[in-house]
Amino acid sequence: MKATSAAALPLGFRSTFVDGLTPREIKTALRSAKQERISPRQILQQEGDRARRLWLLVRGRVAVYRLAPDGNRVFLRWGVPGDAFGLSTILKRPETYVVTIEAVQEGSLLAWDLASSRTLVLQSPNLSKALNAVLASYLDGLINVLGTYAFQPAEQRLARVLVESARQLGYTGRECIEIDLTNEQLAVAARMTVFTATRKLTKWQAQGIVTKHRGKIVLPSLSGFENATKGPSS
Amino acid sequence: MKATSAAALPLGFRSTFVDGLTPREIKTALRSAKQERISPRQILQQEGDRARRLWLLVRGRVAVYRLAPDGNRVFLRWGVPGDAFGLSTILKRPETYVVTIEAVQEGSLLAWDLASSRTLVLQSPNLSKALNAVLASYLDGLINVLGTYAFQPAEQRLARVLVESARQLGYTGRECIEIDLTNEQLAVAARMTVFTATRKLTKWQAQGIVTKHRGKIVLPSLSGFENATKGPSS
DNA sequence: CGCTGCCTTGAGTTACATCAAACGCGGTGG
DNA sequence: CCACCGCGTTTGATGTAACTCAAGGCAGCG
Repeated sequence: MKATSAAALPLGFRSTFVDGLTPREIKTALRSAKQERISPRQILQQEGDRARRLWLLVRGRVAVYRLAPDGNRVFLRWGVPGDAFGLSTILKRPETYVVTIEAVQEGSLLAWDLASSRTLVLQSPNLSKALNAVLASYLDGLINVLGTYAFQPAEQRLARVLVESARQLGYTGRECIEIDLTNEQLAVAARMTVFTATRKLTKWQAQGIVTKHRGKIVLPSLSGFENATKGPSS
Repeated sequence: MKATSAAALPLGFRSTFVDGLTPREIKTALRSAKQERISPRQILQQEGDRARRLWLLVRGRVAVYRLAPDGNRVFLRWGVPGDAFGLSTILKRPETYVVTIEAVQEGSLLAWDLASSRTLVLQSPNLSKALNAVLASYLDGLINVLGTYAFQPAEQRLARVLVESARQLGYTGRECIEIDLTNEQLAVAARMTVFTATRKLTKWQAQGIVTKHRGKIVLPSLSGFENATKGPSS
């Protein structure tokens, strides 16, 4: 829980939320933010809890999910640097968190407590619009997820998850993308058992469109992978 | 396409969107709105099309869905009086509709064209916040839907759809709720085939917790139904 | 009184989950 | 350098929920 007041954003930091504000507003906002380190498995917010703070992921990766009534975790999406969370603090209606967020990598975040975030809203007229943009993009993402998960068979879902994950979390060059995800993480995201995920991945490796490693998947060619999986059901 | 300028809202009209505005703002807004009748099967907006107008459902019922790549329709939710649509017109980013909406009952709506809706945004500072609230509630609803559809078996999904539909579309008294939906509509909403839906409904009727009619379902007791379906998996 | 949709029923099929068991990579410590 | 251990992964056997398809029932309407 190392917290500093001298907050600054890394160079080249991209964020739908921050981009909706003027440089002046950003400066003001940063002044009242607290920086904090996060570690894997750390729960950053729990659904149902009273919303305590607004925060922005600066570095690392988090998993956003919702707890089903049966205790199961319904994966919603990955959170990457630039994503804002705890937006409920700004809205009047639900003053409780609506999703649970857990860190999956080392990283850091910028946080505003309830008072600061309220002040922020008053000082920044654009914030409301920035919030709209973020909400809209979340909504769009969710609709897509729903569309994918609703009717698509497991194979398509997994393929989709891989592509999305590659876009968000992949690294190293434009082609030949590596993604640090275990089979189990993929399975959770694609809503299937590890076994099914393994079988599909094994098949794809045999086809030569992916390479498997322990806790890591490599796509030699993203476009090649998409073509191979989207088109034929073989 | 009968359109009048003398727009007014029915007495006791409830709407998350409108409620976020001041009476003065509402008055101004109504002045620039056009009223229009809608009929079943009429497509009110099509995803991908350039967003032409902002509108508010006044009377009737609409279905909100998204078209899957394979042409399948992924049902998202029902739209009831008070719901606002075409919100993309207000946001900068996606100026195209993100969902397809089709009328399923006779009704009417209030519409603002692009110019009017832009003017509206300038005149009503609260509109942006009202929009926040609407987006947030849509988001919450979607997350719930995803949670339900993700892991729950068909029976639970259908039960859920019935309860939600009863809340939104049901009529006649507090207990003994009637819902005008065909088996097929239920099946689409619960993401299953008509056959499966029929079987579950038949079973429930045998248990005495629902009564089936042609194009209509009757729940003698909503609470009774919920208890019978949520608890035991029998 | 027949027609048109909606609804029902059953038999066959399939994709996926479940479970049990074992493999092998990559650390750690001897 | 090797023995060990744990976790991520793999494989196969088995079960089952739900889809598909074919066929027939039945309500309401002209």
